[in-house]
Amino acid sequence: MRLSHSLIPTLKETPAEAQIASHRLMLRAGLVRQTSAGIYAWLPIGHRVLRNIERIVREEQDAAGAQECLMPTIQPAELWRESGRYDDYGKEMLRIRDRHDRELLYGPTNEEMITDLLRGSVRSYRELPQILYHIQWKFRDEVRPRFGVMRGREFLMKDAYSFDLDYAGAVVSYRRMMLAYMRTFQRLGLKAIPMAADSGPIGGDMSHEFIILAPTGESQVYFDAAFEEIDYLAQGAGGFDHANASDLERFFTSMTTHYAATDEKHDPAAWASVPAARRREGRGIEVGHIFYFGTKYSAAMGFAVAGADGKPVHPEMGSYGIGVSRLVGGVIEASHDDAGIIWPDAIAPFRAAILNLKQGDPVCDSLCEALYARLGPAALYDDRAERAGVKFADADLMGHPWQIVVGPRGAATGRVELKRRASGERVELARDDALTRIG
RNA sequence: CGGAGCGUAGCGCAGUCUGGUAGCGCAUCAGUCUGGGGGACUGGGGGUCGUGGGUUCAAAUCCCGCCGCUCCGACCA
Repeated sequence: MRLSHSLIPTLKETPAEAQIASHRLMLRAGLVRQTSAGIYAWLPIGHRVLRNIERIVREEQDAAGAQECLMPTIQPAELWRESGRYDDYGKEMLRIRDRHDRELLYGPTNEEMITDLLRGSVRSYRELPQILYHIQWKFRDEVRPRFGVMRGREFLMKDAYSFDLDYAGAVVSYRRMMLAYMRTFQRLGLKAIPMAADSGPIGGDMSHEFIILAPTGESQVYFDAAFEEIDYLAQGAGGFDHANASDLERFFTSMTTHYAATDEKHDPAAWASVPAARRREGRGIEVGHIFYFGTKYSAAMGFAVAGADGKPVHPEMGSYGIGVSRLVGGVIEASHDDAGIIWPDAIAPFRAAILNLKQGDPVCDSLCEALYARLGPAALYDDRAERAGVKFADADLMGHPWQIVVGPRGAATGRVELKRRASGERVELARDDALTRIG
């Protein structure tokens, strides 16, 4: 994209409402704009980041054997009456009436709907197990939205639902999703720690939340550094394969034996047994949550398949959520400095920015155009008639992993300066060497 | 849902107490000089002061209602 004709409204000053780093930076770097309390419009570069996170989430869900589908945002009240949650959910659920006075709601989650879909089509135990997921907007009418997209009312969530014939199968699905989550967070450049959790309004007795450390987190968390040392993406020996039951077993054991707890479940005695050098604690933000809840919905909603003996069986279910839009804020909380955002390569809106320090100078212009032609959509070309300082400041603010600085000094000999945002390291190189370096 | 506060130009704010017809910085537009970390100068444009009503010769300013937003607490992907 050419910055001169893009809707990337960066701000020098911070809007008054933003309290935390990620919110301030998302507004200042032009990623989002608030349209109502807890509801945001995603501007072009914010949207690119959202899509990049979505892509990684999708790849890992697919790799774990989950099937992508897409359910609507608007749901009929009737389904929620079947599960009994229509009344239980309370004011957080946005209730709507259509022109025929039929009761609808903007979905805060999809257990009822997915259960309804499967009960309409799945008849035999032979068709199980199955895991389905979608990435869809949700609405929860929070009393007090805050922290930008970290706690909005409308948010993008990946939610997956597993259906197994029996408990043993449900455990495998649960572990498989848990592994997919750890892989996903690692690819996003985050250290997420799984912590045993209460299952909350969804019900059930096996549940973990995934927490990343950030000073603005909602709760105090404690964990063993062992979690940070595991490479969830490793292949072969020591790695974990979704399809291998003993790998999943070994993976799950390591996830549940090392100490990890939020403050409400914190056990000082157990904590004391963790070697001091391995103790990690701080504020944590929840970026994912997984639940096993057995036959709660399949039983309440009359979903049964024929078992091997011909008798009806209610499938065992689990649900698995990742806050995709919240992760944009979460990544920024975990990766920024005084100058702005520092995007991990995997989700950066642009791999590189091309900074033309002397727009209108034929040599600089043609060198920039050549670079832009080679990099294409991976690059943001700052072709504005702005001074160098403005371009440096905006590039740092937006956090592109690489900056290619083209100024009259080097351009005469075809040389550019390449800056790595994360380290601040700069080197001067020939144009093509810079392109090679960026990869 | 309890408590507190704010709404004046795109953003950040002053002006409100003590009524007299709206101002500052940044941004923006034109021009000149500049040119490697948010530059300087000159000259412009942009606001029914959230909204409805009331008081008054006169309301951003005083009074009442409503709407929106924010912060603290309890609650949440």
